[in-house]
Amino acid sequence: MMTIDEQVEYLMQGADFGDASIAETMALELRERLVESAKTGRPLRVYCGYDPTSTDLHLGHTVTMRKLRQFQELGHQVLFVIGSFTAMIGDPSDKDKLRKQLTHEEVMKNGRTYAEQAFRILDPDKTEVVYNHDWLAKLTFSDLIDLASNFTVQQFLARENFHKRFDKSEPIYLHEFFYAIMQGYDAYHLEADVQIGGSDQLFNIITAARKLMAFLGKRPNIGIVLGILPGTDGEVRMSKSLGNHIPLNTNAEDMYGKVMSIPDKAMPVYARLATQWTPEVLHSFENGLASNTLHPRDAKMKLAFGITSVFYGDAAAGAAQDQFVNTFQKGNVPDDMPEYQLKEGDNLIDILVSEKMATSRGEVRRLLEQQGIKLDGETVSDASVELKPGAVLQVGKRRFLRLI
RNA sequence: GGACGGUUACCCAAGUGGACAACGGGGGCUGACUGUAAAUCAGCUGGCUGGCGCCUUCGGAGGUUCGAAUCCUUCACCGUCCA
Repeated sequence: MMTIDEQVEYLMQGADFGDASIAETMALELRERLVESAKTGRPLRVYCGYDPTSTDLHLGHTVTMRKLRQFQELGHQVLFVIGSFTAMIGDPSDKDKLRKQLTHEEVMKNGRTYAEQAFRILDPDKTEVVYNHDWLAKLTFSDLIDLASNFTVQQFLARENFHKRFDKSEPIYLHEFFYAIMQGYDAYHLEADVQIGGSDQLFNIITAARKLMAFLGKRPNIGIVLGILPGTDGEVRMSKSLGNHIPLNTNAEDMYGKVMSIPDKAMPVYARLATQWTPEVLHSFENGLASNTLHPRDAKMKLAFGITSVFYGDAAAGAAQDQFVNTFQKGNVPDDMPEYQLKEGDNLIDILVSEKMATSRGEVRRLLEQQGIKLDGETVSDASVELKPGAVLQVGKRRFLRLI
């Protein structure tokens, strides 16, 4: 059992408020409430909302889920909120553009997928899945006026993303302001003790929610604002539309490999936000990197293993690791690869295109020029090479095809 | 309702009659090197073709012109300002 202070450290791991005094206040309040909970035996209610804007979850979505899981490990209750109402407005937080609004059907469908995938991480016994249209849809216009009267336009315009759009004379729709109010109302309605979110949620959680809860006569919730997980490019936030995401619906080999492809400099963030490591493990990892006693390659392998095992278990993660070492470190041919049944008159170009090893015949020609195609380990320079059953075709470093 | 601006390849973005398959950046791909699919460096990045070359693409449709991403008409969508 962790001490209260250890719990606070564990739960605040990966938090990023962008402001030391907020961080301190939140840690202090969290500590108080943990003490209280230990005394009374009442588990804390931990809220995190998800706007179901797509069906494919990726590693970036799981950062907050992992935090929720940590609370569960310490015995607390998770409120997994599907933003069935808020998603229809579209959260302006992480965009500097207006987001498209979804229909109720789309939202409900996506929401179910979210919850399903979330249970790969969360403990179902300590999780309540709720939909926020259940309460938000019932608010009246005068309720909204009351709630809105707590905020000034200036407060909203002080937010960087609104501020930028204002300066550039880009439109800021009135309803975009409601988003923060709705999220705050969620926290009030759910009587949340703690609210988790990404750093783009700082305003919604720390300002809007706390203010509204106080106004409505509730104790303001504690915000834990987590850093943003960058994508495989190591620069910008992970996002499917940017193509730098690591999807959850894949396989262990792919996930392991994708983590290996992140830049070295992104390793600490990934360790903090994407693993289930305890503070001690995390510290030794970070110290190892900083002091050069941990080899960057080994560090990344550790990281890839740690992340993959969360979703696929240790066994599959281990197998993925073996395969990676075999293929990329030793340069061997992997055991498992797609196969192709040779036919009379087949030629290299046709096969590569039809098997999707290349997108066009022109690309195959380019690959040939760039010495990117190998047959049984020998670089191929001529498209008319003889192909025999049993041979292995290789495109680049990672695409293989066995001819049978 | 009025005035003005925009829509270019996967993304951002330049190009305002010919040298444009279209500058540049990002991403992606390939190679070299390495410590890994990191970093760095180099090349490639619409399709077809062995190659000369041909075909399709700059929001849609029409037109002017020997020739259009570029000019005109019209439609659609996005935006700003005035009311």
